[in-house]
Amino acid sequence: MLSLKKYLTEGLLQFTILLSLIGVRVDVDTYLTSQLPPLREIILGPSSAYTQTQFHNLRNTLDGYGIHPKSIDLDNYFTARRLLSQVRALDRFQVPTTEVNAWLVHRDPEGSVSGTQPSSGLALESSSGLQDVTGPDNGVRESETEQGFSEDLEDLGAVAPPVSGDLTKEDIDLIDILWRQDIDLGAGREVFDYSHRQKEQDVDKELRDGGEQADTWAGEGAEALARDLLVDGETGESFPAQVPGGEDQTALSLEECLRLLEATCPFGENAEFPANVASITEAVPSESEPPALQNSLLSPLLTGTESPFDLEQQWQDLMSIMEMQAMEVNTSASEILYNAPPGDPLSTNYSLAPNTPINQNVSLHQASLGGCSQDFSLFSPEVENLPVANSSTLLPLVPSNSTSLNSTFSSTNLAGLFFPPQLNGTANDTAGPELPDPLGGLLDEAMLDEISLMDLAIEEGFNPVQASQLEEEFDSDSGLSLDSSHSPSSLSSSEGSSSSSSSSSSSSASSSASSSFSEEGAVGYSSDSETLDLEEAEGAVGYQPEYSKFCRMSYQDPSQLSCLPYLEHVGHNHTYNMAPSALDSADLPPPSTLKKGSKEKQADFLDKQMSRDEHRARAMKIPFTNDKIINLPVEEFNELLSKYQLSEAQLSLIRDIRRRGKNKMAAQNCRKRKLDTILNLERDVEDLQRDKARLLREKVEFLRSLRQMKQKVQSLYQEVFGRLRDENGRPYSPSQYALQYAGDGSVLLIPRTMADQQARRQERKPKDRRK
DNA sequence: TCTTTATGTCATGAA
DNA sequence: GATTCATGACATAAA
Repeated sequence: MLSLKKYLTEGLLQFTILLSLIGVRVDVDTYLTSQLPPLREIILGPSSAYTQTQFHNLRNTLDGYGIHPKSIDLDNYFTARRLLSQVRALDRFQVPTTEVNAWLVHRDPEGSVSGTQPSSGLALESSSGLQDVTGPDNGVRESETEQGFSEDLEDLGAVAPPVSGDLTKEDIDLIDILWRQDIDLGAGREVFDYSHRQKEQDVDKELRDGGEQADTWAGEGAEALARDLLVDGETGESFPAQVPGGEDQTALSLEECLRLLEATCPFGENAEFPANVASITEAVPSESEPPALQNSLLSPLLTGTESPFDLEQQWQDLMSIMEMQAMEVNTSASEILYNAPPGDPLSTNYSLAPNTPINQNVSLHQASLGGCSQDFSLFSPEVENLPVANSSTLLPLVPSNSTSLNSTFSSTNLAGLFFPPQLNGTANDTAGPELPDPLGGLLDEAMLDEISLMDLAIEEGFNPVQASQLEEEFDSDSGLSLDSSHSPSSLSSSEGSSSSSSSSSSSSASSSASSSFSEEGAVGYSSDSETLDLEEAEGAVGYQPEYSKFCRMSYQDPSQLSCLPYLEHVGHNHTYNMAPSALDSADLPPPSTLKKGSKEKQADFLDKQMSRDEHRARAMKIPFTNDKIINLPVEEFNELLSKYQLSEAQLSLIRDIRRRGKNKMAAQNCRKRKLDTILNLERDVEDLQRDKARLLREKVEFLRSLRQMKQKVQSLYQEVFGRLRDENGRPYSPSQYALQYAGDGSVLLIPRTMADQQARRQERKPKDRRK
């Protein structure tokens, strides 16, 4: 529970920092360098995410084939690596983009760091300097690895294999893969470094413990993690056996630890590698110690937590990417992102389609945007497991989120991203080879204004739902899939309320009585004998479903709360009408209380859960439950009152309780309707906007085709007219004669004056008709 | 401490 | 006229 809370809060915090850094990525490097060390340390991990360009820079450096040569059996080494890469590639196949991106995010700083680039940002900014940097980068890296921890890193696979002059492309790709994995490994170490600096003293102790702690850690703290990772680890561990120095127990644990780091901390990267394996081993425990912390730091980024605040950043990034792509600007970033060489190890590495760079970038945002989907899939089983989940589950989780992301985020940002190009694309198409003359001549100003307004609307009023719908529209030209669940809001809209009734099973009462109330909550309430017992326990039976429906919109469905321990605390007092006895039998008290088990505590808790009216009723010794008071029909209610000898005060209280209870339900219904209305209006607006966009597109298409036809007619006209000859065999003068198309399809050659007159007549006819 | 959110309550009007 | 429902406005608790 606490870990979950931590996960959310700290994760969100980190995520926010990350996003903010993404937004200012251009200046981050200088900013960081100008910052005081502590702040820099804090930011460094997340900052790695912004340095996506650096990752590509690393790619480029690798492309230079400057991989450090080592005396290793390349064949065996590459074979093992190939298998490993294949396995990983398969994994990434299943997890199309998000996972890849997450790694990309982190790798960048790694490359810059590992490469000890003076200022990665500067190197990136200068397109020319990119390649220049690569050379030194590799050189530095080589020297570093050789001097410092080459041996240990070899065991970890962190050292690039030797490069023979005759390396095949495949080998190069493999090298790149290895290099990437090294980066991943390094990322973990860097993450550790960060934590290491934070907990220097503790780390010293751990340092002494070395591999032992790593083992214990693997066995205890992240046991599940390690187990899950073993699959990946087996592939990853096959190679160290062939690497000199490789396979003792410590090495294995290190591998596992590194893999864990890789899985858990894809992006936490710092510039410094641990000087030796021992430090790495230390690092692993340090990370393993607070698994919750890891989750809090990482999972929010992977799974995402919040979309609203990062939309702008993502939008900016996406726009920049699109600009780079569309405009083919040869900025350094664009080069890094897109100018992957033919044998780009990246694409081969991830076995991605040619459009991989785009996907990677997009997925980069997806990784940070996961929040969108997470919110929507908040109660999905995978996410439920998340808190408990070790880092190993994070990876499987990413794909699950990635799918949802594809439907949410990608639909949001990509829609907004591709929409302008879409329109522009049509315009550019006309301006392109197909139609030499610009579309501007074709489109009237109003048309252009409309289009530009659309662009602006989409850019400025960028709205995930909106954009997703737009994206749907672009995906399918129909653009009329109004019923498709394109947005979470739609899920929580009134249409979905009926299904939400089932989710109100948080309390046994609602689950049993939901049949009659599920549709409209209090409406249609009936005190069936079947539910009499339940009535005792039901409390606010009538309104519970309403509550669930209502809260469902705010993602606080009680049943889901039970599934999300970290949301337990969100629970409000919904036992307004519940009698104490009812509360006893009801399973409303959260599991935590039940676990405590002591009836006294339960009683206290129930006391606290009781509403004011319940307390009053108890104080006044009202002989029946508030639930009955509120929900019984008038006749039965009166009968009930007549059965007892009640004082005026009691009767007054009972009537007040009934009035308040009913009003409470009414208020809930009212609010629900309000929300539904708002959501429906929102959806209507979105639909209209989507229709407008579609109509605009169609208009552009029509205008373009019209212009094409006009051009064709004009060319035919000129061709025919040019072939006409008078009696003397001379061509007719275009200024004196003109061709006229007759209704029957024939073409007549008439004097220009006549043609003009007829044209005027024809122009008048429509006007007359209008009159 | 302030803001936001969710919920309860009261007053009022309509059916 | 009593009852119920709907809704705006306000209060309150929790985050």
